[in-house]
Amino acid sequence: MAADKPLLLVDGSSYLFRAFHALPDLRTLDRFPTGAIRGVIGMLRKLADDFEGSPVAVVFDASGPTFRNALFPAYKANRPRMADDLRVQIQPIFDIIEAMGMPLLRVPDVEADDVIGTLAAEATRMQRRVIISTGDKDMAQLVSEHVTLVNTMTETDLDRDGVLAKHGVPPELIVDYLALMGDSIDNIPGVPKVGPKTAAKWLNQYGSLDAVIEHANQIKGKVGENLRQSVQQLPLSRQLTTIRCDVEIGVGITDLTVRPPDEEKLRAYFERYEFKPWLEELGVVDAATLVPAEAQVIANRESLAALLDRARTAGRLTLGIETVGARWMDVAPVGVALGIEQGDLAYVPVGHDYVGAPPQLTWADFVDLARPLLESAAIAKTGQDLKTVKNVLARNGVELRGVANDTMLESYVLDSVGARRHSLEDIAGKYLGADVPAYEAIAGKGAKQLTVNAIAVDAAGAYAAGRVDVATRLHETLRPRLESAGAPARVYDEIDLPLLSVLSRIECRGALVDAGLLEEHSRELAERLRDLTEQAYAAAGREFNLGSTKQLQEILYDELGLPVLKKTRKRQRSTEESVLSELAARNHELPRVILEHRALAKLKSTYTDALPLEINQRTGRIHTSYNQAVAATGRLSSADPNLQNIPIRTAEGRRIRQAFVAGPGKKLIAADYSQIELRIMAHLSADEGLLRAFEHGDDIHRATAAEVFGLHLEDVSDDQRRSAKAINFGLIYGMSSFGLAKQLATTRNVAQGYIDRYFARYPGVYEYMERVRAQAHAEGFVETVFGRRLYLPEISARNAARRQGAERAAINAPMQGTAADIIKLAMLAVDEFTSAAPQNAGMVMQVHDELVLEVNEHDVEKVAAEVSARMRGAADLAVELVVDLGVGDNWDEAH
DNA sequence: GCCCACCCGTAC
DNA sequence: GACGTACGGGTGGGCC
Repeated sequence: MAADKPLLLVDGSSYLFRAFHALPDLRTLDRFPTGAIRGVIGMLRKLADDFEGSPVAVVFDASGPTFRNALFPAYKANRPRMADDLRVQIQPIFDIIEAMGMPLLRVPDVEADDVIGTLAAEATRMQRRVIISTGDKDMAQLVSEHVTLVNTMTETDLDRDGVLAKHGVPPELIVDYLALMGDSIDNIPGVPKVGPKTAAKWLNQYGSLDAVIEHANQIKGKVGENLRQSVQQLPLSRQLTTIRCDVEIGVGITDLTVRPPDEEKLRAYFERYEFKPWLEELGVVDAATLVPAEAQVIANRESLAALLDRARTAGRLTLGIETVGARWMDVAPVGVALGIEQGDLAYVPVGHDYVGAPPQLTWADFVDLARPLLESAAIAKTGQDLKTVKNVLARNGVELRGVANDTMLESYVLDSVGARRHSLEDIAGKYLGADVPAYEAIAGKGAKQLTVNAIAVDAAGAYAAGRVDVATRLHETLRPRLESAGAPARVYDEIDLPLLSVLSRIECRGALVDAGLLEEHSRELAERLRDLTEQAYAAAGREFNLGSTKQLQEILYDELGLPVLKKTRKRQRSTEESVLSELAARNHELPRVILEHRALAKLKSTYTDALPLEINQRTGRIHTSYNQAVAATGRLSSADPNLQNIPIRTAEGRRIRQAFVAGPGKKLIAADYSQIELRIMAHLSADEGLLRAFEHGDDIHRATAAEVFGLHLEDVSDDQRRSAKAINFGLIYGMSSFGLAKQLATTRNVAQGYIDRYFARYPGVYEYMERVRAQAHAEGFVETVFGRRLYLPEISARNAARRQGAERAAINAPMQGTAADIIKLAMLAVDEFTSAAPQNAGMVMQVHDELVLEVNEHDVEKVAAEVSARMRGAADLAVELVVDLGVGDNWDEAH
């Protein structure tokens, strides 16, 4: 250690707060706050540069009380609780300082100031120069001919003359000066009305605090009186502001050598916290410019076996499958991309069949060798959308186990709305700044686009392996983000990831649908639609396309001259149902006919015509896809086909449910949560009235009506109950009086009256709504009971409509999202039960608050009881969960 | 022929 | 503009 280099002492704590408050609200893409980290570390990097070769101590306050609290219990008692956003940045700062190789000191029972004072005193005894980097004026008391202060944020130095110039007193009087002024932040009492000017004036006049106290009687006016009142207190204040230079810290200057930085760790931290320029200094190439992956093409059993051996040793595997075919149920595998770690990539072609394609292993060869690994729970599988991978493998004779990391779900749980979609392309762009290989680049686009089996093995291999490589790297950045403070890793680990496999089983099982029934229904609808079309032409006075809103607008509003009751989003004259209903009520024939036509045409096109086409030829069943990473609130969605919007409200619509049937010797069980979102509202709001109503097992809409209309339960009319139901739903959706008025076909004033009375009767609900709104504004997100978050970027939008939209979403999301969490947990519990004997019972559908199972008729009672119990036990809320359950030969009957 | 915006309507 | 979350069918217009 070069003795001529000054000792550098850094007051980390003073910079921590200043950096946090001074810098803009910097955040990573997953919204982890980084302003304080960047500020403190940036400052340290500069100091490390400026004082290269110097011994260094970076000193922070330890947690817990210090000797000053023992002297004066009220010391620092006025400090507000540290902001969460700051607190979570502290450990990362310590970690990075450690990785930079800088000695970090935190000494219990004393403050950072005392540690610095003690080290400065030691250096002074050794005639060594000391630089103290701090933003705190209290440190001025340490300045001497050996000790200088630097403020690294403002880039100012302070020596003895500087202290005198800045504060008007020399360093040795700083303690007295501080004692006179007091410090409201640290709760140190001083003399009221005495600030820096007065304190310096007195000290210069009398020479010291003791002398000031001695001459207290000579000082006139209100301040003089204040001084005399404070005399008792001043010695304690001086003691509190005096930095101790003799504390036991366990290290000496010789221990303060800077070690070489751990670049590996620094790289990981800088990546995690997205400090791009610093990463570049470490020689990290921006992800976007990385060379495309080089994949080993595997064409014989020996090389495949060798690769699989390495995966077995590593205990992990990233995988992706290239296929041809539209839906996962009828795709054929063309190649498998495998990755063991970054850059260690392989492609196993099994179905490239263009003219001149090289020799390849068959799918059977691949399965023969890879099955043990793929089916081993001990080998951790990583990938993008592993449910589809699992489905494709299942469809082709392999049961994927050891599903460990799904980048799509990691991204979704981190922030369900931050990425446009959670496709590999989008999340790689967002989190790695990388472009993933584009399929168009190897296959062309448009009608001439090639399917992957027709693409050169090398090109397809580089493409597929490149995606696997991106997934590996994505997981490495997403997983730490999930684990960082506040991130709901448990939602991912305990809900969404395990659910992936459950959903795969549901999709593979499929739902049995009676195509004959639907086709017959279609024929009947076609006939009735023909009739209605004729009637419509007669009423309109000419023929037109009843499915065309544009043509209908012309007829209704231009030709028949009906009143325009509503415009669409794009200022077109609306022809939606509520408008046509009102026109029909005013005795207009055409709207009435159109309404009936619309209802039937909808059923025919969306359901009775479309669903039979979705039945898989091989299984005779419909295999929907549940998307786990679409809905902002945590709900599932269903597509290809959507089985979550099968009609139920009208008798005609329910005929479609009758086509969802149980197989021979089986029954369907339909089990749905009763009023789950309102129960969650009762739980979240802890409103006494609402809790009591659920405890009594009241009809909740009737109970609401009784409260709002001031009646006994038995005196509530059907109409009043209907209004109350609209209010209850409106609450869940963050309604306005306008919306409720529209729903109830009443005036805005009447609707507002209902809302006012509701909130008067259920004040807990009102307070809850306000609380959620406030949290959304303060934090930018809301969360479910289980910690799933929904970020609301538009909560502070300038545009009032957007902002109010975000507020409504904020109100709705905790309830809708908690309901989604609960039924997901129920699905895990039910699957755990049914998986023991899948031939006896299994889930076939989920519709947000309902599970449908297909069950051996002999097992119905046992399974029903178990399903109901597991659904009820999925969560422990302040109100019980109630499950309604029905059994039947078809879905309609099971309700 | 393909894609997309728009309107509308189904579910919870 | 006005009540949250989805998916998808038909129309009609633009693009290749």
